[in-house]
Amino acid sequence: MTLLQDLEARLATALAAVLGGPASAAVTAAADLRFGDYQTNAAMVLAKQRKTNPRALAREIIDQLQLDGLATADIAGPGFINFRILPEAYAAKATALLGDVKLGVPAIGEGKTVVVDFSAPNVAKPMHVGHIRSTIIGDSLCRIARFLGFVVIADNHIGDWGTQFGMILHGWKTLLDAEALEADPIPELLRIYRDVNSATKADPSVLETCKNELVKLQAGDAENLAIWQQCIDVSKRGLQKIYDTLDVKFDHWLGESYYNDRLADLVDEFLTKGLARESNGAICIFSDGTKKPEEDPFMVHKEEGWTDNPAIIRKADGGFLYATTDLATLQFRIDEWKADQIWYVVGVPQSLHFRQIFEAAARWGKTGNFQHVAFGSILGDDRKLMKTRSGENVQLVDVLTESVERAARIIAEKSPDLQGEEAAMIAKIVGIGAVKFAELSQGRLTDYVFAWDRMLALQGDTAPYLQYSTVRIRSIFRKLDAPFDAASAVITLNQEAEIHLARLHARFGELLPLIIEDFRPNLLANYLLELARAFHSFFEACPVLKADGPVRESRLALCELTSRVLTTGLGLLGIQCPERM
RNA sequence: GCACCCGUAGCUCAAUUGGAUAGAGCGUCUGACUACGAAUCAGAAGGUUAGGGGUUCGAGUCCCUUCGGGUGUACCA
Repeated sequence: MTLLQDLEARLATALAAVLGGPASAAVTAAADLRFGDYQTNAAMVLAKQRKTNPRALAREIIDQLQLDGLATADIAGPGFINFRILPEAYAAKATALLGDVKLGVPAIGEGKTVVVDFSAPNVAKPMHVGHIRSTIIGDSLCRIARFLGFVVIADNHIGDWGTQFGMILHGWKTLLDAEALEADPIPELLRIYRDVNSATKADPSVLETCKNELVKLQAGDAENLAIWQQCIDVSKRGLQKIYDTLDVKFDHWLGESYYNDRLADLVDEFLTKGLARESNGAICIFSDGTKKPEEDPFMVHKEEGWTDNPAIIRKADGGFLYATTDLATLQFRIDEWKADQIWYVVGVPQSLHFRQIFEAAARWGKTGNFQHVAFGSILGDDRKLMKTRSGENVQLVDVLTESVERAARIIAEKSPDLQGEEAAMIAKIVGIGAVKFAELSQGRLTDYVFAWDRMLALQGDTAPYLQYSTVRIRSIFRKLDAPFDAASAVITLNQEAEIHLARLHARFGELLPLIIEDFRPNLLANYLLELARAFHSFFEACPVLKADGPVRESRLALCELTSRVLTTGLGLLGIQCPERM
């Protein structure tokens, strides 16, 4: 049980006594330490309902509170009840956490299966910086959900069946440089894609040719299928290299093509069940009229007024669309994988699409907790969304390479004793960590303009700062004569810096469930910065190796626990910690 | 037109979803390495939370409105 849960349980008991019936109220971590460690506004909320004096009610609640050995409580301001955790309680908590591999994190996901749909690049095109958010946020959410006990299925729903293959097939047949493809396939695929794309603009008949190639592919033409398969294979190998660099893993790579042979039946089912109907030759899902137009994803306001905004599941030419594959995918995940939840880590611009998909799924009888985990856009220097087609975008590989190189330069400057393989490995851990942390420490909905320096910073509120904290701790343990036995250590707290460390340790388990509620890994990032700052302050104020007896043992144990929380927390963000740096 | 996201220190961003005197980093300024690692620490300056109304004990957060940026809106994904 976390301290917060403990307080809530005791508060509920006190409330029941005061109100004469079952009642509960939320306790939150205090925003400011001057007001204690935790607070509740239960008295103010209840006083409003009962039209009584909030401070008097708070007094009654406190008189009923049994906080023996845990905390003290007092009234402040308009009727807050502030809790101050006793140092002995923090010490006991920290000591207990030393023996807990989960570090106090509750298994709130036990028995639930969640599919996380993230990254999902289009094949035959390199990933540019705009693709980084889904990949990194999605991976982190997978790790956090697993740590909370969820069964997590990480699925890379790659775009391997889109209209871009019309152009690529045409380019493959007319423009392909076999040697270039052999040497480095992805840039060559991108080159032919771009060349054909610009050719279609100059000459509309090229576009027709491309469409025909696509139709042949979708009809099962052997030659086109073989080319398509080759594209997929080289693309996947290229993508895998980036995922290896990023330390991102998927359980499945079920792309759009996987669902191809289910689409016709799906459309038929929607037609026979009356969920969709024909309109202008296309098969569409329309509004069912149960919502106000401004809240209805199938309605849109144009100059002439409110009008239909259907989700098209089959084009007039018989082709299938994004919405069709997404519905087939959702069905598969619910029926085959028994998913209770599906989290789609996809940018804000697609929010309308997901509102339509979720609504259509509900009418179809596919129930589950579906979440569009939307994130803001990465903008180019012109403050416009980065587009794949324009081609001037910074590629993801280049960002990662540059970050590792910058880290290597800093290592050479600050730790010249590190050499060769070891230095290169550390540069990779630090450089990649910096990029990931830059992304994860930000609120996911904010847009930002891509800038090298913000993404690759190595000082201040960055991953290297956190990694450096763990390195300093490990350095201490290397200096010990005998291995430190954390399992039998007892933590006692005297200095304010020690108490603050233990306070933050206790919060780790309270924080993680909060993160998954709203999909905000940045809360974890901020927490880790706070913990590292607290550690550095402690480290300046409290000698460890120079202390004696129980104080030394306690401080070593605090170091050990801090190291574990930092390493675990960074691990949940997908960031590793080096032994030295 | 309508819908969605956003606007917070010079810059880049937070703020546990309605809590108390809005916090970090970068940059600027003062200090601290013969020291358990200075990729660090201790401290200072920096704010009408885009503007204006409203709701209530209490608003960066909710409602209305104006301005500014981004995105979406029938056969791309």
